[in-house]
Amino acid sequence: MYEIKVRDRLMELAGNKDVRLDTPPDNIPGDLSTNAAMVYGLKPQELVAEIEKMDSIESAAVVGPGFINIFLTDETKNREIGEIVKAPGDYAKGIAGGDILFEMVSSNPTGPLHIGHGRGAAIGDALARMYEWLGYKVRREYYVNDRGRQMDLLGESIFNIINGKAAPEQGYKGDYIKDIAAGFDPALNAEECAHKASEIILDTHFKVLKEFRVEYDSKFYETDLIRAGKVEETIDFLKKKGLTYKKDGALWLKTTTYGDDRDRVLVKKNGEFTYFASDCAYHKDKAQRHKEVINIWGADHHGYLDRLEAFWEAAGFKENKRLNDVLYQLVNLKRAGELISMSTREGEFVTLKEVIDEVGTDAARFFLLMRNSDTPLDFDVELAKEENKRNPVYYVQYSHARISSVFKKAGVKPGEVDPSAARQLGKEEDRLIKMVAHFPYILSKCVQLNAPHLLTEYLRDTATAFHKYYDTVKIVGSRKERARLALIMAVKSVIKNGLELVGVSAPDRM
RNA sequence: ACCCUCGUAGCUCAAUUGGAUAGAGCAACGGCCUUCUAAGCCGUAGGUUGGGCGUUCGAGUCGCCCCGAGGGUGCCA
Repeated sequence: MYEIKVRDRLMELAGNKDVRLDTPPDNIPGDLSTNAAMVYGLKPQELVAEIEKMDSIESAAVVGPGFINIFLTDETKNREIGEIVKAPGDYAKGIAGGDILFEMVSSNPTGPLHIGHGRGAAIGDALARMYEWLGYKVRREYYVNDRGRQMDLLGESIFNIINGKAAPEQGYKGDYIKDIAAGFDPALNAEECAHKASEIILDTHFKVLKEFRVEYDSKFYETDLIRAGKVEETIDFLKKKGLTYKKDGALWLKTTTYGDDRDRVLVKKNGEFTYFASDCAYHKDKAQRHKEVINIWGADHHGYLDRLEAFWEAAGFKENKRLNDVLYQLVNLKRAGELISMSTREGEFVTLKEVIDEVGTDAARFFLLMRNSDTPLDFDVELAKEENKRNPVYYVQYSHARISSVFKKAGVKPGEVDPSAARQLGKEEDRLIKMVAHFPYILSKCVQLNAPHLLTEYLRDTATAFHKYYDTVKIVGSRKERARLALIMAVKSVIKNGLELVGVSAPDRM
């Protein structure tokens, strides 16, 4: 993990500030580069002298307006490959640590999950996997809003069906509602209908999510929070801090003091808690259980974040706890060149289940992670099903299968590769070696920016680097066969690890 | 009306968060299989980064003003 070591040393030299380690452009020689001297006003020559003291480094030089380009020794690069081969499943594991609660999806138990929820699940779960890999303790939690107006409507909708009445004005009318109602005892009242139906819908959500390879550690019910008196407790807590006031018969929280554009109601004038009130209680509970909280939200919730973050600060959690809200833009489904919008307003959904059934979990997860979360995503269903290089999932998986195939041809089991053979690697391998060795840095960037798409991007680039190498160099039967097998073993494991982190399988044959 | 997120090649997107000559894939055109999987590789072409002004050694990235797209502005969740 020479990149991480060099970066950490640079951070020390810069006075424990965040330092970026770059790869120089193709036309400029060097293995690594940094702009640390320019950014922090350090003397480049002094920095160069310090860098050159490191064992792993051959030389360093100041270039252009003050970039420092770094050359690694061949031994450093080759040793990295040898180390990966020694323990392929451990590469970059445990290099950080912490304790994080992830909340993701948390869709109301009133209707099916659609493809947008899939994006949230894919982002949250991939990040959770990465944090775990790096050594964090992670909990995945689903918050269940089993109370309030939407639940009432669900209950009424079902109650009306089993009693032969028309659905309420704003009620739920989908076929799934009729299917659920069909099994219900007509003696149930609306509240019982809501409860039973929501449990059925929630079970279905977890079944679909499991098929999507997202497994939760816990469910957290809003009604439990209320029953345990946590909402009152939180409101009292805020009252005592002098952060609330009465107006128009309701109780308000002064969120504007902390950056919100208007104050928010905690208790309605009819005495009921708002959704926001229980969410405050929920987040207080989260803060008590974990050091760090990451929430994954659809873009349609972004107007809500200011008030939640205002609460977080008002309650005093901001000082020693971290709240991170990751927002993702909506998903459009593309079929035969036509875009189908998934916005809630259109009311026209394609369910997550349908997409999984059509393209498979591998393609669905990879596609939903290919884009930066703050740009809308066009999900091309037909492309996801194609079996050629146009389809990025196949392209990456194919590189893994191809490597397995080379091992078969060589008559060597991947586990039997000699790590020390990597010492023979040379110039032809340089690019691919550096690509492989970039994996820990990419992971650390993904979690630093909560941006899992950097990993799918990296996997595509690594696959490309391998395919190019494969095409120019003969492995089996060459003089450097043993060394090259070590290298492609390292490539194989990085691709496998990376795919595992995004939740996609790495087949040995295709 | 206000707030948020965006606008990069014909299309879908990157660009290591202010760095070096803005990169990939698809689509178009031309090449490469008696050789480890051609589900692959190589080459050609394609750009005033929506427009303008600014900030500085340096701007796709930061600030302000326009234009355009999407989302949000409940005592709903």
